[in-house]
Amino acid sequence: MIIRLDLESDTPIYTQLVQQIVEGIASGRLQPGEPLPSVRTLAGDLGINLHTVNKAYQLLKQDGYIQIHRQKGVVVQPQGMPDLTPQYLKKLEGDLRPIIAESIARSMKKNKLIELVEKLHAELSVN
Amino acid sequence: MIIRLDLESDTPIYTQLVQQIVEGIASGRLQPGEPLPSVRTLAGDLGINLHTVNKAYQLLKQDGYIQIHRQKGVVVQPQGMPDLTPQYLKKLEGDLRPIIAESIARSMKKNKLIELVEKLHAELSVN
DNA sequence: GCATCTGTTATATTATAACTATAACAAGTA
DNA sequence: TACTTGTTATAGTTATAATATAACAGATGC
Repeated sequence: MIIRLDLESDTPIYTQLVQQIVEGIASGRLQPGEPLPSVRTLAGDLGINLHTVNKAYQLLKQDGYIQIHRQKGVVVQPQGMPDLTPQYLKKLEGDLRPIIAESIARSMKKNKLIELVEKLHAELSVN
Repeated sequence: MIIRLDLESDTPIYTQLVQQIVEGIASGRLQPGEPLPSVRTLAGDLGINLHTVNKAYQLLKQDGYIQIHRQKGVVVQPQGMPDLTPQYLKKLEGDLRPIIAESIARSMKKNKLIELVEKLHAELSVN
């Protein structure tokens, strides 16, 4: 899987890693049970520190996206992606609220916003 | 206008300020031309430093949401909120992408996501 | 057994961001 | 003149992000 980092971005590297791996899972490019590179390998390939990769993996593990076997390595959660927990839904609302508010303040029509969401959804989904 | 800060949040205070003022504008609770408290007054009311408020105001000014008159004070942009510039649309896409990707990875149905967006849109809009 | 690879832990350092604390300045108003 | 405005400057503290090394424990391959 190809990962591209923007080292100039104000989004932390480990966050970019988490986001792109989640994107990979959403799109199906990362299949359940599929192994991910070791922290050292990925860090080496990306030219970053192993701890930065480890932090991303820990967050992904914490949210149930991956499994980490002590000496086997890292694999995408084989069965059952994380659920729509109440905490997640609350977080989702909190993330969306300021974004939607800004679109309204800029006079963006609701249809236009919905269209954008649907376009991104199609881009990111399987198929 | 009532502003409530979460000092425990990992969202910076100045960002919370920006978001809530934009929400106020979106909802119509803050009307064009309406004056905002001085940096010292707002900082005092919220129990934070004047520079934190100033940073929020500078960001809002930079995006065209408010006007700052050197000695008159701060007012909500009297006419013409900021437009749907290409830069903003690009930023909007970048903000939405990881959020939508996560919802897909968690098997959230597209309809469910759209419904949530519409619900928030209704909550945040005027009327 | 031994080297090698895994994630993990520990420690230290650097750089930057966020926030606060004071102080002072320039310009307009009461 | 006194006061308020945003603005600028300087400094200090705290937390986060990222890096650099090193070492450890457990599993695998030869």
